[in-house]
Amino acid sequence: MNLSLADKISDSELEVMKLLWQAEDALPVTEIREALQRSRGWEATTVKTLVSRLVSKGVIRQEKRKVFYYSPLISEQEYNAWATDSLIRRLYNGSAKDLVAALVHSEGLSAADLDELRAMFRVED
Amino acid sequence: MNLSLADKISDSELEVMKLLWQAEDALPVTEIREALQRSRGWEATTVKTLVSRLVSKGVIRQEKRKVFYYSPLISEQEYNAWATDSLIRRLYNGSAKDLVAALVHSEGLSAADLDELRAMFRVED
DNA sequence: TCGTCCGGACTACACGTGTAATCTCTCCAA
DNA sequence: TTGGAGAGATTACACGTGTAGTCCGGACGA
Repeated sequence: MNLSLADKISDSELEVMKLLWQAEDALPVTEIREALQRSRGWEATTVKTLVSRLVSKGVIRQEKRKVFYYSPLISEQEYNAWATDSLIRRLYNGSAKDLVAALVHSEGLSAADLDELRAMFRVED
Repeated sequence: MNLSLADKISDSELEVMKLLWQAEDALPVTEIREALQRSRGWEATTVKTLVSRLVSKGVIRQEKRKVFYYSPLISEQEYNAWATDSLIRRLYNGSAKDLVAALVHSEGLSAADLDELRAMFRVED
């Protein structure tokens, strides 16, 4: 929804977002850096660059305490919905149904998944 | 599946692919150019660049007649499946079910869509 | 035959992205 | 008090992408 979403989040930047989304509170860059250094092997400055770019894009907020703390301005659900919709427009002519149909006809879904989805469809109206 | 898919197809390149996918036969660059000039306002050389890049990426084939003719080396279904799977890995932790669940809980699907999907689920196994 | 137009190859150039180094300033510990 | 460590800003640099211009050689019409 947010217009700021026009500024896409890149793959590397998304790693930062995921961290912030799963944190309940704002995080100092130190924590972001440590996590991504462990999980991705990124240098401190690399992480700083990603964080700065996210701030420029307006998708995270910088809060001054002793040191800067960062928190998301868009939720994971919002972003996922937007990105999924982009894919649907790009590849499936805007038809979400076509996407689901393609999934059902591929190996993407296990029998258990199908069961759960059937249950979901029964519940939703 | 194809390893060549590691080379992603960009947005502009996808326009070319869509043309080739819907053509039954190989197309000369002239036709590709005319279509995209109309639909997108692209210059002839822009179209040529896109076509060349797709050839380098190994996703379309160049066939020499009087003039070069181009045809896809991967199908739309293959590409869509790959791209969709990438999204699922990137955003939904690899769970196609989660994607469908997100769609069902959003406004992405109309009541009619839901009906059709229910029918699909009943038929599939 | 000669100029023109077109196909094809090569070149261009700015912007985003992945990945980082360096510089500067401040604060803390010795 | 002074030197080092870490935070933040600035700069770097190669590669992909969007979008195109230029150059060359051959075919075709006047």
